[in-house]
Amino acid sequence: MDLSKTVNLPYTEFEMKANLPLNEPNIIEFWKENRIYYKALNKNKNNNKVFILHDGPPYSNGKIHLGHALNKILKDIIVKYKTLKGYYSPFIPGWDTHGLPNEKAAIDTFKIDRKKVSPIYIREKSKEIAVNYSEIQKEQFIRLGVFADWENPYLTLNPSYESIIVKSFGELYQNGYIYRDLKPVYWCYECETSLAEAEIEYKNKISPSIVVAFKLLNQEFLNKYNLNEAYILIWTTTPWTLPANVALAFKPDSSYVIINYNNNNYIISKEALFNSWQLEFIRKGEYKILFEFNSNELNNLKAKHPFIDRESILLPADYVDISDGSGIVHTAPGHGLEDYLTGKKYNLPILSPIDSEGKFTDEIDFLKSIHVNQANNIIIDIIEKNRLLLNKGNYEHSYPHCWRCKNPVIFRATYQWFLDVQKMKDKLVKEVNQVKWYPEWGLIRMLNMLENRPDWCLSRQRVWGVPIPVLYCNNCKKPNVNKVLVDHIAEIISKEGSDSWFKNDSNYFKPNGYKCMYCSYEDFSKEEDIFDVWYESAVSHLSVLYNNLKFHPSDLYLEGADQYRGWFQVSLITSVGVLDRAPYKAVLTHGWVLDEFGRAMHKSLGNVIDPMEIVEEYGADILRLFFATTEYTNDIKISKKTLATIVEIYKKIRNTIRFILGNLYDFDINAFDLNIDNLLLLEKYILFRFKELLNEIEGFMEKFEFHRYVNEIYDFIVHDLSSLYLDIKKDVLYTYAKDSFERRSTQLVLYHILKSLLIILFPILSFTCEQAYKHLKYTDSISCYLESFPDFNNINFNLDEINNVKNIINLYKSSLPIFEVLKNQGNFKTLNETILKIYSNDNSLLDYFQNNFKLIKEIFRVADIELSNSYNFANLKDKQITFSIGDKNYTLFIDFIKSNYLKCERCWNYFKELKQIENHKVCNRCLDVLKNVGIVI
RNA sequence: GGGCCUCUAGCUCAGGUGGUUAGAGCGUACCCCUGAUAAGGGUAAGGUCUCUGGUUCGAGUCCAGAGAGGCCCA
Repeated sequence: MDLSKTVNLPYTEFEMKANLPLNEPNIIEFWKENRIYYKALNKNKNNNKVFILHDGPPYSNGKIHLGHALNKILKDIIVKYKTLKGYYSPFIPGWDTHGLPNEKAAIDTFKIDRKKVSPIYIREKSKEIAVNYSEIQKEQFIRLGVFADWENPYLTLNPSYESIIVKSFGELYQNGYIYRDLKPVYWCYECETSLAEAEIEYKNKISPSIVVAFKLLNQEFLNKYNLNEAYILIWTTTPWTLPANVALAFKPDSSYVIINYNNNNYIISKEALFNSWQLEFIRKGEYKILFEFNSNELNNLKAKHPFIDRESILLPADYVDISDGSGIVHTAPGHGLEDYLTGKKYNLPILSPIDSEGKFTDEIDFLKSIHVNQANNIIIDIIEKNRLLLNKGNYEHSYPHCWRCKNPVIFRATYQWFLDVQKMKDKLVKEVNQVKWYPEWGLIRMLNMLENRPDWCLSRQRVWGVPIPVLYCNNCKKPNVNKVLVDHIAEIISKEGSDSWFKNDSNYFKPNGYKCMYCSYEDFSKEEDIFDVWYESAVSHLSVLYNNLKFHPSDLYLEGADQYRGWFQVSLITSVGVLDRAPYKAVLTHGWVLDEFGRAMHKSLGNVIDPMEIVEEYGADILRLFFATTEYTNDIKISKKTLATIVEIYKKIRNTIRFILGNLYDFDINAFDLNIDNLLLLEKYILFRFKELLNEIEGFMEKFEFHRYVNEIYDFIVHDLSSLYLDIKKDVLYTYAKDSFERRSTQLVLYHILKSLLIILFPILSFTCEQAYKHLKYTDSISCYLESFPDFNNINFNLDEINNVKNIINLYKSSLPIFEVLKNQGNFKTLNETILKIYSNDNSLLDYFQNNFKLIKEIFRVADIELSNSYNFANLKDKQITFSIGDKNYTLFIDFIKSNYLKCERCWNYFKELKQIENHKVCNRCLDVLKNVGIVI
């Protein structure tokens, strides 16, 4: 007789080796074929619980990187959790498709000469690229296990979406937030377009650096200080902006000086004497201070422009830094934002004699058609010839560059459409304060950013985008914007797409019988500018939430922390502008994925890791588990080493699942009902622990603390299950009669815990849980995702019983080091061949142990236990432990001695006596089992 | 230059309102098991909490400064 054949060893087809890269695609196929995402939605549709996470659209001009993967996986975890909790939680993915990067890509890829082909052709090719990449990204997200309405994503190029873009402009206009104005904007003369702040990169650049003298014209001021003449000094690194100079700005109410050097009098701030700017004679102190005066005396004085017959006015400005340069700032309202604001305040002319290619217009005749870069030297020469140049040199500084073509940009005043952010600032602040920010510092960051937010230039001079819906009267030239007109245009675009604007004549877009709102003329020209792409993604809440889902505001926005300035902010602005409220109730941000040294990933550094490489090597579940174990609100460092750790954690989880599955191979759920009162102590204990676990992890998930969620579950798996409960219960599972009460109740508990584990881990390890779920019997659903999040709250426990088990487990844990020492001395090898000896001089404590004899024996898995109140301290000095019952502490001694018991050949436990069966010796219990199954008569 | 953030064992994370020898897991070393087996169990060694200064009887935990890194902006 082979006794090992009479033992109930685990069996399952759920393999130990995961082989995720190979198996995951099959599971994806299963989800797709069975429409699991949609089934779960349907299931919760009438639950009256809704949770909407609104997806921010990634830009569709490349494959996904780890940042995209992190973002979508985090979103997926939340949506899956909410769905399992019974929420109706549709997740509509989106893509940002218009804009310069794709237009550039089209021009490069298809070698397009912008001046020779029609806008329609460029748009067609841009669309090809955008759609292609959105499809690629979609497949990649699906491969990561992300559940979403992949059949109906929102693309900003969809006509229905475009019409919302157009329509919202009309609504903002009607609400008084839109204006048109000449304004300096970042301008790229290579791309011939204005750029949003988001399209600017700062890089170091070497610029010419000159100090220029403006001759003071006010005789009264000169007389006061007994001077014949004096010059105001300014320092600039952009000589080409001097033709547009109309003012000189000084810091109000500050100390300024008149100094004399080489028989000339110069006016600068007092501070300027002590900083190391360009002038050598100042650095060397070769000047004489003639007078010191309050800068307010400069107010409204006039100076002569260094090479144009024009006066420049002296004005106060708070932003002037008295310790920077001369402390007096050359002001050209057409070429700088602060200059512009000063210009507006004092009604100065806004000069902008530069065309779209960066060349001077005929406003300045000697510079006509000359590019700003060439103009610098010409201007410097003229100033030098006029003997007004005090210094010329080079200066390296951080300077704005175009994010696409990497060329330096300029400030240039042009007519643009603006969204008046200043006007709604109070409302924005109010709304921001009502949003729940995760992490909390998001609130402060958002408020700080809003404070400095300038008005939003909405217009772009490009073709790949949505047209700004304005018609210009061909008679009075005034722009026509109103609700009737805009809604009409939106209607056309919703049917024909924005291509229509580029294909059709201007008058195609006016409603029947429409006349100019100013002069009643009936012939119009189209606006040629398109919307900033940020505007397009900024109205996603109007299209996806308000229009389609009929649910606004959303419960959550979740993006990288860079979006405080980006999508969070622009969405807030359009939402307040149109609907007077924020588009989100809560905002959650994540950090960036960095390399193992904590550096950002850059192509130039060669440290970029492709998420799909990780998926192909380890599997998507590994990447998901990795992200779920990080504190993602900070930046995340990723490396092979870290992934190896994750693989180990994964294996442990998988093996535990597999072991439980294996022990359920003959489980019969109908054996009896789960009635807590019927169960044995350890079964109650493990269920109690699981209930505790559920309560804890739900708290973590509500706060989006996935790493604590996973760690807590993993802790349970390692400590409570694998090393304790499962290890102890092997004896029952393997050697007890199949239908014994002990074995069946253990199986029942294992069944419920496993099923629950698969559900609570599903949001993280979707593939593995789904696969394991298929091996679980007695389930009602075809997918783990169609289950409900487990709830043990209606199970009540006798806390005295539970605490009792806890006490004994603590006794066991603190006894193990003593056992380990004895084992290493060679006295014995395993616990079950030893006798546990407990010494205490407290008889009530010994009674306590006597009453828990069975439990102690089960947990310790020893052959026997001996309790004693007499002992020799000398023999036990290293065997003292502290034992607690409640808050009462006892000191006692623990010893293990090798028993002379005999090993049962079937269950491998040790007994005082065994029975002989055929050629084997077995214990009484095993004998009963063998008789029961008829092996022994 | 400004706003915001991060810095605890080799790695990933815990460490309410400041208070005994700073906790886990993974990894490492060693041991046991061979009926979870390219598994399972156990024990141990690893941090003075980035640095400096301060407040305090007492600080990883509060304050100030520095360093390294990240995002956003000028």
